[in-house]
Amino acid sequence: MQDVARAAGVSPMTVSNVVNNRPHVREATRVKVLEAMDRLGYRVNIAARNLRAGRTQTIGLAVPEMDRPYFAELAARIVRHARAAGYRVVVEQTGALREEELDAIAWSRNSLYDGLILSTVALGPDDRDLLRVDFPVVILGERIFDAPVDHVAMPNTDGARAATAHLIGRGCRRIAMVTGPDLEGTNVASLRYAGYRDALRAAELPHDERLVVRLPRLDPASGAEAAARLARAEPGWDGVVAVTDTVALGVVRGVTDAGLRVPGDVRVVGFDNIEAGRFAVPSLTTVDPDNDWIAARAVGLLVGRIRGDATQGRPRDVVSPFGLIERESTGRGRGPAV
Amino acid sequence: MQDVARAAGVSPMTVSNVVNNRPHVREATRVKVLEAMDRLGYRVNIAARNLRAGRTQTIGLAVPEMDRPYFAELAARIVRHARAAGYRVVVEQTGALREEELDAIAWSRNSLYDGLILSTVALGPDDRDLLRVDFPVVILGERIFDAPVDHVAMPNTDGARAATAHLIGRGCRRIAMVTGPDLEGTNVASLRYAGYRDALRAAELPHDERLVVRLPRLDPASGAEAAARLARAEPGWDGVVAVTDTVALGVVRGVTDAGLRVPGDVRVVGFDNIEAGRFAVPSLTTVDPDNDWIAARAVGLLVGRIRGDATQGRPRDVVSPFGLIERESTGRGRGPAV
DNA sequence: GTGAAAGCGCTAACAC
DNA sequence: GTGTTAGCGCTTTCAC
Repeated sequence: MQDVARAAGVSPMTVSNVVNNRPHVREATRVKVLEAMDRLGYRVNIAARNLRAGRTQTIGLAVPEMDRPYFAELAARIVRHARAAGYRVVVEQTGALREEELDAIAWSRNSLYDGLILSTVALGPDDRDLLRVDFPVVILGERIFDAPVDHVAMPNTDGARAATAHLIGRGCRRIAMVTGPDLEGTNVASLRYAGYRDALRAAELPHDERLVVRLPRLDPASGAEAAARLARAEPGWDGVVAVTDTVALGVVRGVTDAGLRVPGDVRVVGFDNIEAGRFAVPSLTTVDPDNDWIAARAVGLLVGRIRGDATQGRPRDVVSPFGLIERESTGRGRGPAV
Repeated sequence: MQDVARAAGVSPMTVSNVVNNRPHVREATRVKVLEAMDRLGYRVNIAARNLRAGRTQTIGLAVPEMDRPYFAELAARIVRHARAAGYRVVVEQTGALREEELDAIAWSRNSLYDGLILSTVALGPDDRDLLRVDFPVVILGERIFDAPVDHVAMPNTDGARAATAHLIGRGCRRIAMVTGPDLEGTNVASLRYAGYRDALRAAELPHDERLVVRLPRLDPASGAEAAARLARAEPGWDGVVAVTDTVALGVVRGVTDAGLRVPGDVRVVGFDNIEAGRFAVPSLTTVDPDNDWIAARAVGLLVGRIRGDATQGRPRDVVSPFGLIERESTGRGRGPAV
């Protein structure tokens, strides 16, 4: 900038004014400066500007794995909403590791972002003290009760209850739940599992441990394996509630591999409403947690904290509305086109 | 840092030495400083460090849309390789807009990143002069010939040729190509289309314009529509080469909706080898462009430029090796499990 | 309408 | 082993 100023015969301050489109710069001066900038191939140094300004107009988004369709789609929505609010978004991957999720918070406070949206899967209530930071943070995903930060929660239990009830309404009586590893803590797997049990209880259906499959990883391969295991060991099963759509699509695959039909023999319902489920064969019935609502709300809360005082005001805890989207995977028994 | 220094009764320099784990700091001093840091809740200001250092140990990755599975999976791989090389990755979305792709370059030069991996879809040979920057950039995707930056290209034409030849080998004679809008420029759609035509020519099959569908957007919905249109207008078609797996999955859906079977009536082959294709029903035959090779190479080239001189050395132009992964969608006529 | 001075928080280079 | 000096590139403040 010094160089440009010298080349244009003005002060650095004037160059700064031109760069930032500030008024009160004479047209002739502006032109001179722009020419000099062009000639020297000048670019503002954002790092310096950030240092000076103390903010970056950038928000960080930390997700467990950005190649999981749910997070990829959510990230895209968050980018859209944040951009509308005048913020850039920077996406980072935590690998679903507790250490890295905490790291994301620590790093964010290092003045690179004005705030952080953290999609937790590995943090639990025990970590609530570590979230006691005076930096704008919004937690996405499960609720960590009493944590001093804003939360946007998914309707995990209610949604899973509705999904299970839907299967029961379709006539299923031996409904399996394919879920995550940890059913004790407060996490997506356990909360959705709770909804599943609620619905069974409400319908006075017995709970059968053998129908609960705990997957170490929530991916299609694991879902397919779960279906294979169920097909081998539980011949009478007629429905599956999968903890996520990604897992559900794997389950459908596994059911098919076992020589059974979806929904003819086994009905399958997922959770998340990812795009792939809409176009799968059969298309996937799913709980739609209103991801756009979630993205909008997360950005809204974070930007509010950034603009106001980070620590001021009690933490908000909101849950998105949900709907059940009925598609072929729980349909009237018509399987994939004969 | 000043505050910490004062609280610990040392100079800022010593604090800096402690923060950066530098040797030659007496243990007692180190402890004193760490205590002061803890007491004051001190965090390094990375913005300041970056300004001072002139580099950020961060590379930017600009993709058209991060919710397209291909890019999401590629981003995850790039993150992994970059981390192994000691760099953080920041992902941004360009929306597949020419302006935003150019913006990504412009922004990157603003000292936020040490280098940029740009996945282009909207830039063409005409933009080559705009890429003439003395900043480490690696272009991913189609080749922009003569551009003065490193390229990691996909085996677009060769892969599509192999995919088409595979269908021909399976007995298909009226093979449709479902591709992108622009078949004139140098882009994924046109290059893969060229491979399709090559294979038809080599097999002495006629080229039929009516079998070429140009989609405005490369998503499953468009793929499904394309299949519907083909089913309506071209009853004799027996194969589809889809420009991407995402489109191919939509095509499979559309074929099924039209009351036809995959692969019984129509065989479908995609391109990209995304995870969803492996678990789809039927599973998707696809061209595997070795995405891990691409990610590793892109990171490798970029880091090389960053560590060496950005402009030094002729631009490298590499093409990943590919393979054809044969799955059910082009199988022996056995459709989805009966 | 333009400029001079000062400082954001950090660290390389050198002095002690 | 620790401190001093200086400056990365920008912008806020206030003077002209």
